Amino acid sequence: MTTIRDIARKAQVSVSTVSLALNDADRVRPETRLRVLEVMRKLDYRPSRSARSLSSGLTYSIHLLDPLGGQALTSGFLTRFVRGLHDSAKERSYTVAFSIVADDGEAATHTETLISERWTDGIVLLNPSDNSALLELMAQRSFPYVVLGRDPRGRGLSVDNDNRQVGFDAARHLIDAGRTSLAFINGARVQTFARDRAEGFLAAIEEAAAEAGVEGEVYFNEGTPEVAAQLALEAREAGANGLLAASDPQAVSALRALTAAGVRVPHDIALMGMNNDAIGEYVDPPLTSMDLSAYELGREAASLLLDRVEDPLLPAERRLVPHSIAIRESA
Amino acid sequence: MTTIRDIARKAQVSVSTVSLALNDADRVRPETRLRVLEVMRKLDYRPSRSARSLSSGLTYSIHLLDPLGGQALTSGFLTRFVRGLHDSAKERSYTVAFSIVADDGEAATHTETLISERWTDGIVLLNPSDNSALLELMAQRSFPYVVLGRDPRGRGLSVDNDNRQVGFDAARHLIDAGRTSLAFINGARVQTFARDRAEGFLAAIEEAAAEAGVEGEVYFNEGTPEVAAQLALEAREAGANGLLAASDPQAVSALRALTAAGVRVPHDIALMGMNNDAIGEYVDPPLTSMDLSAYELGREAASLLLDRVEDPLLPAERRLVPHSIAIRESA
DNA sequence: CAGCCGCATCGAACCGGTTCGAAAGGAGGG
DNA sequence: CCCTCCTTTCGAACCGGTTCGATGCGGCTG
Repeated sequence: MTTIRDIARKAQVSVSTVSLALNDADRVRPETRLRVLEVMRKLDYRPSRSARSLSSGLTYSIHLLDPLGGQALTSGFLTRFVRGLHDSAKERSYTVAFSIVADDGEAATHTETLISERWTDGIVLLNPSDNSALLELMAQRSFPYVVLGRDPRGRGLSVDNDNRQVGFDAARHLIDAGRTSLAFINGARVQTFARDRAEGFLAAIEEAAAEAGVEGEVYFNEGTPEVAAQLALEAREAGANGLLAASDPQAVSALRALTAAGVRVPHDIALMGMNNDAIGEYVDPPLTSMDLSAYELGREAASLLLDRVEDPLLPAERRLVPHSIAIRESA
Repeated sequence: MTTIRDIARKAQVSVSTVSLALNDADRVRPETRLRVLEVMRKLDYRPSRSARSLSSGLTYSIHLLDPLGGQALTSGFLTRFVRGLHDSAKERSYTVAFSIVADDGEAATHTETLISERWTDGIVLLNPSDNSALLELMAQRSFPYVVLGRDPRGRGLSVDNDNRQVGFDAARHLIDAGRTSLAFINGARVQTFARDRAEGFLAAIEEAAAEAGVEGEVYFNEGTPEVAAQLALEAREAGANGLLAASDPQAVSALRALTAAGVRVPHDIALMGMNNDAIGEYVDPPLTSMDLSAYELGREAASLLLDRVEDPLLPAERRLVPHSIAIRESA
C-alpha cells in the first residue's frame, strides 16, 4: 500500500504539501502540484478513506433510516426514492448506507449510535410519525438530517409533496371526469401526509359541491391491499363512482374486487392509484395514478442534506416537489 | 467528545487496557474490566468508528454493487434481497452501503476504488454477465466478495437458485396441470440464469414428450413487459396453452394482452410468473409464480461474505437457495 | 537599504483507536 | 529460596491522513 509519505519522499516534498496538493489546489505552486500528482499517478496512490475520516471528521457518507414499521412506503416508491438519493449523493462524491429498523424506538437508539460513533455525515429519515421519539432526539442534537415528509416542529429540513394539493388534484381529476360521488381509501390517520391528502380531497369536493352536487368520503385504514378491496366494495355499495386509493397495490386490489363483483372500471366507477408504480401500466384497465416524483424527492433530500453537511450554517428549509397525474384508462 | 484516553484516566488504567477491556474481554482481569466498563457507561463513551477503522483496517461495512444495466432484477426482488442482506449483516454488526452503476465498466472502476481506498470489507455483486470485466478484476485481487448468480470461473463465492430446477419445476407444474403446449418468455440469452432456466424448462418437456405429447418453446427477450405482451400473443397464436414469464411484471402484462384478445386465463392458457411479487396476489386472476426466495438469497449472501471477511482462509463456496411455487389461480 | 508582507513549503502535532513488546507481580516447581 | 512461567497491565509505536504555526524567501514600499 502506498501512503502519503511514500509520495512525499518520491516527489521530494513534505507530507503536508502532498496533502495540500491533493485537497487545496491553489495553496501550492502549480509546478509542484503537477509533480506531486504525477508521482501519485505513477505509484497508483489512493488515499485511505478511514485515515481521511479520522483526521477530517467527515465520513463522506450519508445514512438512510428506513422504519419498516412505517408502512407508508410501497416498494416501488422506496426503490425510486433511494435511487434519487444515491444519484444525487454520488454526484457529490458521497456514499449512501442504510439501516432498516423495526420501530421508532429502535430508530432512536440506532440514530444515537450513528451520530455519536461518527458513522455518517447526515441522516435521511423516512416518514416519521408525528410523535416520533426520533424527531425529538434530532431536534436536540445538532446534526444534519433531512426528513421525507413533515417535521412537525417545522424546525428541520424536509422534502415532501404538497400533499394537500395531491389530494385536491386527485379529487379534481375525478370530478372533471364527471364523477359525483367520490371515495378515498386513504392511509392511516396518524400519518400526517394521509391527513393532508384527505383535507385536499375533501376541499375539492366542497368546492364542487354547490354547482355539481359532488359528495365524497374518506376511509382511513392500515393501507393493505386486502382492506382496500373490502373498502372499495363498501364504497361502491354506498354509491361511489369515483375512487382514489392511497397506493397502487391498493388500487389494483380494489380493481380486482370490483371487477369480480361485476362493477366495470372505469365505466361504473373510476379508479385512481397513487405513486405510479410500474405495474399500473400493465393491469387491465391500466391504472391512472398520482405520480409523487419519488426519484426527485430522493434527489432533493440528498441535495438539501449535503448542502447542510458542507455548510452547517445554512437555514432549515422545507422543499416541496411537484407531483403529476399519470393518466391512463382507469380514470 | 469523550475518548479512550478520558476513560483510561478516569478508570486509572492505561489506554491499552481500556481497548483490551472493550474488545478482548478475557485478556483483562474481570474486576478491572467491570470498572472500565462502568466508567464508559458513566461518561457515555462511544468509540469512534473511523479511528477504529484506521487502526484495525476494518470498516465493519459491506458494499452492494447494483449494475443498473443488468435488467435482471425487478424491484420486488431487489427490495427483498437487500432486506435479507441487511438483516443478516446487522446481526453481525455490519453496515450495508450500496452503489448503483451504469454498466460493467463503471462497476469495475468503482470496485477498484472501493477496494483500494478501503471503503468496505466485502462486496456483493448482482448478476454480473458472463464476460464481466468486473469478475475478471475480482478474480485477481484477493478481496472478499460474493456474487448473486454464477461466477463463471467458479472460483468465487456465490449464492443462487438452482435455476435449471426452477425452469424444470415451472414446466412440470404446467404439465401436471394438463398443459401440453408450453412457452417460456424468458430473459436475455446472455444471462446465465436465463439459459439455465431454459434448459430445465426444456428438460421437463422432453421428459413428458413421449407419454403426454408435450411440446414447448423458449423465447429469449429483453425482459420488458411490452415484449412479454407481444410474445404471449404470438405463443398463443402458435397454440400454447401453458405460459411461463421470467418476471411478474412480464406475466401481468401478458395477462392483460391475452385477456384483451379474448383468451381466458387459466381456462384457455395457464400463466405463471416469477419471483412472486406482492402484486401478483391482487391481479385477476391471482398469479401463480415461482418464488425465488430473494430474502433468503440476501441473507445467505451476507452470511457467506462475512464468514470470509472474518476468516479469509475459508474456501470458496456456492450456495443454492431453494425455490418454491406460489400457487394461485392463474395456473 | 531597511522593513514588511505574502507565498510556498515544512515539521510536528493531532485525530482516536489497536497492537506489540516489555515489565511487574504472583504462583508453582525443583 | 531461586528460577520460570503465566497473567495482567502498561508505554509507545502505529494506522494514514489533515492542519496549524513557523520558516525561508523574494518582491514591494517608503
